[in-house]
Amino acid sequence: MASIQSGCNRCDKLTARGREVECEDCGLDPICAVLEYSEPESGVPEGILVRRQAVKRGETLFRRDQKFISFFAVKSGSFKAFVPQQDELDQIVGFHLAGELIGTEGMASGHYPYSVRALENSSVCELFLDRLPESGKALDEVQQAVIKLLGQEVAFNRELIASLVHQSAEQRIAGFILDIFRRLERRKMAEQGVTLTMSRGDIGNYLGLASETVSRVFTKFQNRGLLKLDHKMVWIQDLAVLEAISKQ
Amino acid sequence: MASIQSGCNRCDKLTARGREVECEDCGLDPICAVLEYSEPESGVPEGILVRRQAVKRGETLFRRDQKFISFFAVKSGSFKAFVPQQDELDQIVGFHLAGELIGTEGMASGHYPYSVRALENSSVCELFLDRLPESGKALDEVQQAVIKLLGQEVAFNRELIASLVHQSAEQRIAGFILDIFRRLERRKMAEQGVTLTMSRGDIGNYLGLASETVSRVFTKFQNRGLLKLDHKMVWIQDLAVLEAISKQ
DNA sequence: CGGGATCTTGACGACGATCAAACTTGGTGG
DNA sequence: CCACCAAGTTTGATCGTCGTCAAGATCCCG
Repeated sequence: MASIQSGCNRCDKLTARGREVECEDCGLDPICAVLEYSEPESGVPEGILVRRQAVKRGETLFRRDQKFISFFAVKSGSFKAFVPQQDELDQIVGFHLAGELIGTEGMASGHYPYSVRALENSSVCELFLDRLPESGKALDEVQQAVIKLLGQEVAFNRELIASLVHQSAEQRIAGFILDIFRRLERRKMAEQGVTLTMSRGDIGNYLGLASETVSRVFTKFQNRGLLKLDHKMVWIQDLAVLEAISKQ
Repeated sequence: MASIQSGCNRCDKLTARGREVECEDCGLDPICAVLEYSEPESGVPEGILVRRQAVKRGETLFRRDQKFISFFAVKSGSFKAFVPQQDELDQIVGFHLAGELIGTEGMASGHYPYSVRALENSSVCELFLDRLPESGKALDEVQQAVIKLLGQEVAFNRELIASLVHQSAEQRIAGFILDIFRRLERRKMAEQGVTLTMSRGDIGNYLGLASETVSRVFTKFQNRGLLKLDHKMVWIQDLAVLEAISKQ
């Protein structure tokens, strides 16, 4: 639909290795469509939507409690969202993959509720909400979209709570792998295998497990022929059994 | 502000024992204010806001996947929200106390994402969104309010995930008691002690613990002089230590 | 190519689930 | 009003899962 593969004059020196998600598969696309960004020279003022900014591995996109002025879509790469803890290790609260939005939750309170850091060399599109009225487009539609997104987020988190709290390590990890796989598949970013760009420690932190446990379960799954592992690459070999495990 | 203690011609035969939350302490109050419900004979059409409906203990307010047409505020009593599981026990995803809203998450998807059942004889106010345009009031303001609420919900759930997943039984239970206490206090519904209207099993289900563990930790806390228990009543005796425990 | 971070695998122990039994509570009907 | 029964609560004993500590292997980045 709204393809921008040409006509983008930014970020030519993008060093990201990862494939880019197609605009039509991107979570920001509905809003881009409203803004009529399919036309390279639409009447929309400059600076509302900044496309394809490079973010290097380890770089911070924004920090918790920073003022919310924009939200992002992942064009390529991946990110982790985390709540910095004072005395402890950071608590990871989510991962953002290609095509997914980042930071919309900040719209509600006016501040980002978590920090976000790139897991690999990545790129993002950024939408500045404060300048949206200038576009002459309806803020109402964006609001509707945000309500929908927040609703989905709430639903997802409730599922997550429901499952995390009651599930064993194997169930959590099976569910995690399937979740990542499906999210990438949905954006047409999954070949046969997918790359888990986050560390075992990150996965464990997110799922409430020790990194050793993550490692152990990974090898156990591989030994049972459920998946094939090569460092950060994963190939699912028995989807049905993995689903059965994750659903307890 | 918008007090309705008189002029309400409904539910005189309300059997709820519980004290009612004051309108000024109710989560629906901002919306009631917009609707100018403070005036007994405002121009607002009948049937948009239905006040103080009795809900008997064990009665279901709405079921998961039912079409969203309205949301509720708890006027008195308490409710549990749960996702019915096919083969297993239901998964409890939250509790709703006096003054709190129920069902706003359904606004996003158009369907309630969970079922809600009364834990005791209770009463609710119900706001029908489909008839709101008739009121001539701005749907926009309600939308803003909903975005804010959903944002808070997301933030709360993320905190919950962050904590639940890594915390021990004692930490979870200390946090749970403090959460309930503060929520009731905020609505001016906490005397010295509060009533935990849900069963030990419900608490355990919600926190991902066996009911026996909940029971054990309760007695342990009592023996340490952190709180006093009398069946479902709880008096907090050492807030500081409970906080210290919950914060790990 | 080197060194620090990450990953894997093993041994051990603690926390909490499960099973089991006694006791209490609250709701129902005689 | 009391007896009864089902549901909920408490407490004990046992066992499995997973966190912790530790050592070695491997990888990745500069």
